[in-house]
Amino acid sequence: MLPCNTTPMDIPRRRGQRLKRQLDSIIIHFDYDAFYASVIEAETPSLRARPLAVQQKQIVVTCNYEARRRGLYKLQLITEAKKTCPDVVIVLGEDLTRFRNASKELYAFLRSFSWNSRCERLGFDEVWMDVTDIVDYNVRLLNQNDLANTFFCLSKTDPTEGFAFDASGVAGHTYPEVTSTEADAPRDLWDPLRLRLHLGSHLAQHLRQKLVSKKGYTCTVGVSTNKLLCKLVGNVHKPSDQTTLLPPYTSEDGCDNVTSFIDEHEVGKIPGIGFKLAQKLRAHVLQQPADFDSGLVYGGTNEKVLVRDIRTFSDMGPETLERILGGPGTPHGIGAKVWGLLNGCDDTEVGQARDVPTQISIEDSYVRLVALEEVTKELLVLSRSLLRRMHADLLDDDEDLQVSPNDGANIAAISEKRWLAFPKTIRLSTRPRPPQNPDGSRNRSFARISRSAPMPNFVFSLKDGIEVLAERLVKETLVPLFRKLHPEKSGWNLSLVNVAATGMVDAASEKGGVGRDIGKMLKRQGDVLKQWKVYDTGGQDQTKEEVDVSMQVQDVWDEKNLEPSPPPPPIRPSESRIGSEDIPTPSQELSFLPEDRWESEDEDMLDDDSYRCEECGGVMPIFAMGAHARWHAQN
DNA sequence: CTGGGGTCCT
DNA sequence: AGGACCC
Repeated sequence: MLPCNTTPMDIPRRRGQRLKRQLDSIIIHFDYDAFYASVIEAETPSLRARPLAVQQKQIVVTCNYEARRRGLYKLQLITEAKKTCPDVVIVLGEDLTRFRNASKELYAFLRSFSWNSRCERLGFDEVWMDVTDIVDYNVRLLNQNDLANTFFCLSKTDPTEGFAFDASGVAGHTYPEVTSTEADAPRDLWDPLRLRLHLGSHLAQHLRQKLVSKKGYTCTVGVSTNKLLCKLVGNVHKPSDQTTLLPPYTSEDGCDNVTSFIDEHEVGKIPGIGFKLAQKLRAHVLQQPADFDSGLVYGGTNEKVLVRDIRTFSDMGPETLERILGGPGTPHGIGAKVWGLLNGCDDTEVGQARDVPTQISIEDSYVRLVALEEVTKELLVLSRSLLRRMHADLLDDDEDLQVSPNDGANIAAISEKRWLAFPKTIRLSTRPRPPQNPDGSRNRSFARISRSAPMPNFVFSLKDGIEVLAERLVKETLVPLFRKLHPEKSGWNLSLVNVAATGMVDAASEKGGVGRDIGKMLKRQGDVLKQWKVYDTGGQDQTKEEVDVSMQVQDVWDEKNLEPSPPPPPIRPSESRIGSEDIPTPSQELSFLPEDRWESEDEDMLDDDSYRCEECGGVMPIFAMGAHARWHAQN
């Protein structure tokens, strides 16, 4: 990392609270413009010239900028949108598949430019990228005496990959705006932070151009030193543009650009300060409960509560905020966290890119859902979608060259699908419609209730069709969960049902992972002995080291005081370490429930804590059976 | 009659 | 299991 000018300077402090702005990182925030509408337009380019709205149930979830020009906006009621703009083109967008696919593709595209894989998605249409390493690498390369003619290198290995740019200036807009008189004034180009922000802005512009030319999508971008600031500053120039937050970032007296920028925001606009926190903060500075409708009464006028109003309020600081905002159920350190946000400080890292989500959920909302028969039908619809999603998002298909068993000379490309991750839990949630009040009105509530169960292993079968698996899932798991959730025989009236696969456990601990290697070796070689070799990625250099996995498995068993047993057929080592929660439940009709233990000659080899798989005869502790069953399911 | 998703914390 | 936050 480049030596920085920081000595990170202190932000003005209250009673000894030191707040530091982390200035060592350069972060870019991408926000695709009117994303759902852009996906539709990419499919049907003729719609680009028309006002276009995407509908889910009764609302416009998003609309393109042509529609916004004509007065439409996000989360508007459909009826109102049609009134305002009668010739609006409305497209139904309740099925998110196309949006999810487009989001994945764009995310993968942006990731391909990253060196450190620190790319984090938020929702379908936002991505942060930590480009500190790329920027610092290029700062080291550039000639400080000829900044105007600089080459931005995009590859550590190929010095010709990149683009020419002028490092003495920013690409795109800035905050604050640079006026024409200031533009000629001497700027401190030796300020490392300024120079790094310049480079970040040019990289951002390059990526935006690539996104347009290669993928056909425009986006709005912010460039700064932390996730909070780059996300906020991007909003300054909205569709299809970019803004960089310029230094100085620190000062003794609040005259820095960070403070002046963030101070003008309404408190609820700060990411991380949601409805509840914003209401508490407003109530504190207004000295009265904040108006629910956010049209806040402030000194008799209709004014908003700004970050500045809170930040400069008497006795304000992390402890005061902790008192105002803290309490049972609230996260620890909320006062310090919010104090940081109000000062433009955010030390949360841009997350490592993931290839598997932590949760997959499918839901639908209903005007009226009352009979068990209807519920069962809807559960089936949702289950099909969930299984399709699991296949789309958790299954890795690689075209694997395989020798056909019939004809050794015939080498065919066979699509070999394997689970990248297994959700351990299935969850059913509903949103009961609040009962009618005596006066006929309804309280509005969006609260959900839920029950969970272990995910049955049969859902991982790749031999059975989704249809038959979905039916079984409904019958054996979801209907029982529904009865647990709604023990009353009837009378419930649901406005929403959600089915989710949660508790994702990676099949392989790392990329190129252990579990897959084992499985492939089996497929290719059918070599029983080599099953027990595992590659343990050890050092930073990624060199692989052979380790005898039977020793590892044995270690685990020894903890359970088991006698040594012959190795079962492949339990994928990474899974065998999942732990004791990975236990099948009685409802799953597994072939190795305790009663299925062998009672014959080698019974004396099995103590009460070990079980035998009927399918293959393998002996294992109960905690290994879930992984083992999934292994059978896909082989 | 505010959608259909997500994440993390308690 | 629920709540708060994000889009």
